[in-house]
Amino acid sequence: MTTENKKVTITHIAKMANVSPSTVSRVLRGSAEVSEAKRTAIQQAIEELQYRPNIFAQSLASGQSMTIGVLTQNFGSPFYDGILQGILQGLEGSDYWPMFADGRWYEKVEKHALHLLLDRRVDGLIIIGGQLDAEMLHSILKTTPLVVVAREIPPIRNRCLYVNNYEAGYAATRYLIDMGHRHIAHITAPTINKIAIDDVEKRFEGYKQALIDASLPIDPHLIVEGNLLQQSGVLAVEMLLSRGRPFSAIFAANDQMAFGARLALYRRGIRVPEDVSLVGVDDEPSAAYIVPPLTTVRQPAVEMGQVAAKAILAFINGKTPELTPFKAHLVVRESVSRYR
Amino acid sequence: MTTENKKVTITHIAKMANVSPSTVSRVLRGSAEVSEAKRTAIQQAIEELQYRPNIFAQSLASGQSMTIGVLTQNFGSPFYDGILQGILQGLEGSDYWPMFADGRWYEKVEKHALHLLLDRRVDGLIIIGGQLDAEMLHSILKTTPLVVVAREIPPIRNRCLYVNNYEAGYAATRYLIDMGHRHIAHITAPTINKIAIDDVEKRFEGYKQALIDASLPIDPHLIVEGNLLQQSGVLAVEMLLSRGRPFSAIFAANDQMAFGARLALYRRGIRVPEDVSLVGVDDEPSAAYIVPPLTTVRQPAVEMGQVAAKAILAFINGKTPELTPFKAHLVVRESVSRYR
DNA sequence: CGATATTGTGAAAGCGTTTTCAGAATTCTA
DNA sequence: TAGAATTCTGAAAACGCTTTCACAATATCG
Repeated sequence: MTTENKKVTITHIAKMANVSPSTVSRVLRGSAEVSEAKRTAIQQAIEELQYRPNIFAQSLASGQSMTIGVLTQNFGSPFYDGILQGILQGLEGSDYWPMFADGRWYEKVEKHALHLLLDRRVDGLIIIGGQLDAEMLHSILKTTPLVVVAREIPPIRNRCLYVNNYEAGYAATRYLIDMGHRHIAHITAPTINKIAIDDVEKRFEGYKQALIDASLPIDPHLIVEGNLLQQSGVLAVEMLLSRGRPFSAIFAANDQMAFGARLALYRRGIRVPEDVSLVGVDDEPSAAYIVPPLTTVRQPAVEMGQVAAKAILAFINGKTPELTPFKAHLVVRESVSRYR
Repeated sequence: MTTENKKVTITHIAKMANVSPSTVSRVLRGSAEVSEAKRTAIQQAIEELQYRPNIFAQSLASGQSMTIGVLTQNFGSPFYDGILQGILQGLEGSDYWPMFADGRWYEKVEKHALHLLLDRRVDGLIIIGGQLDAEMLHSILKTTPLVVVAREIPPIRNRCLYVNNYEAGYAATRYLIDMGHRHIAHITAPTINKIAIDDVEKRFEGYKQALIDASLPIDPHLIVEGNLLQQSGVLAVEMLLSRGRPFSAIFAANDQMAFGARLALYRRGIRVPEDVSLVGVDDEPSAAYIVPPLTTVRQPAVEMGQVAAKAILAFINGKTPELTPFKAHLVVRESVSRYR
């Protein structure tokens, strides 16, 4: 498999097949009928010369990059990673290629990354989470098809793919209540500091509403803020414990914080689920493998990625797919026990 | 921030600044001196018209894509992910952009992905793991700078970035021996089925040598094969238990299998570390947060990624950086206890 | 102060495709 | 079977930049 195709151009193969470059281009892209004879001659020449079209020339001439920009916030978080995987799968078989950029949850970085992607003339854009405001997204939409994943932005809701986070929070809390728990702590994440977690806030609201519906008080002493990372789950539990308010269950706004919480409890000799029950959100891959396996609310990350990919392809082709919210559902494992 | 720059070309801004396109190009790339007056006029025009160069035209004309191809095997495995993160960081600030492809540990997929990357005319290539044979890599090297991460390929060792996996296996096993363990099980991964894990095999060898050096027998009944995923760790422990050979410690060839093992032990009511000690390899992010926190051999994934990025940039610039193997070192946490 | 370097600049020729346009060849229609 | 409709095909003009070349305009030297 030589790689010295460096210089083989469409003209070479045109000459070799005794046709014009236009014709070669036609069989390459299947953009018009070409007689059987010439077609095979061309294909043979391509084979023989190991011809590979120059993508830049193609893009320049056609105005298409055959590329989908994917703007994520956290390469490396299991949840975002699932989405990425789904996108990869969804794009497979299409002629489009994903191009990733990482906004790292910093608005400035995110904007910069977005521009790089746009400079790269992506044919479509998938934005995962982030903080770009609706207005900006709307203006992008004028020139570039767009799908937003894991975030709900009212003005362009028909371009958004998300789970109902309110229901997620509600379901988790409700389950704990049904299991007899009355003092349920919650680890949330700040919503002020621009870390733009509407998702997390929705879960928080679900938590509160579930309590209200069960005529249970919302006790501020049982609510702590983390930052979505494991370590903050550890800290959150320390904090909870230091406040001295008794609780028999913890609902963490994501699995990573739940993992941290679980470790902190272990350190204090508090057993899960015998002493304290624990519920997370996301159903990360490792949730099923911690000890005890974590009961959590599943966000169908991979599926969302797949759907996002299919959707952006559809938009690019001028279609208008219906984007329906995903259902989050409780995955019952072993980190919750009935309160006695 | 309008995005209707669609049509602003270098010619427009040349006209606006009363210069020729050549001159604009010169200030754009800083490829030659331009008088102060024209320079500022040009910059102003760029600003005003919100000009963004067309990357395809640039690449076509210059022959450079300003892109680094990154071929990974497993988007989503924490270890590979760390490397990716490192690459992202290492590339930051350079004008190069990474382009990812996933070989999924299938030789066919990997080859295909490689070709797509090469078609994309990447200026450099970082290959993480994989099974491409030395010959093929060697031929790529003729046209494209290359760095291989997390894999040691003798004929092009000066292009490889890896940790000494033999030492990793040795260190883990030795530690267990030093802690008084005499019956140490090992969960490895198949090396036959083309899943090309020389790394894992090296760890296995380290394990064996450590036993030999301590005059301990190598007991085939204490060796099981997994596939590097959590679930296989579960199965491995089941298998081990069913064989009835007593053991007081397990060395798993990677953290994910260690996690699975830990779960299986929990299911059987076997305590870690009181009854059985456990050691993994990788030091994945979650290793510090499982219960009990896992003692493991750290592979500096992020650092390797960073170095790989720096190295490929150096190669592109015609330099020849020295690539020295990384050290793996034991991270002692709480999953091992002294054997009584 | 004329000859020689140096610096800044524009014209124009690529880079390797796609695509429009028009004409040639073929097939169809009445 | 003449004319009309279809199919194929090639020439040539984009696409938006970079870069070579040559030539002014300056600066430098003996």
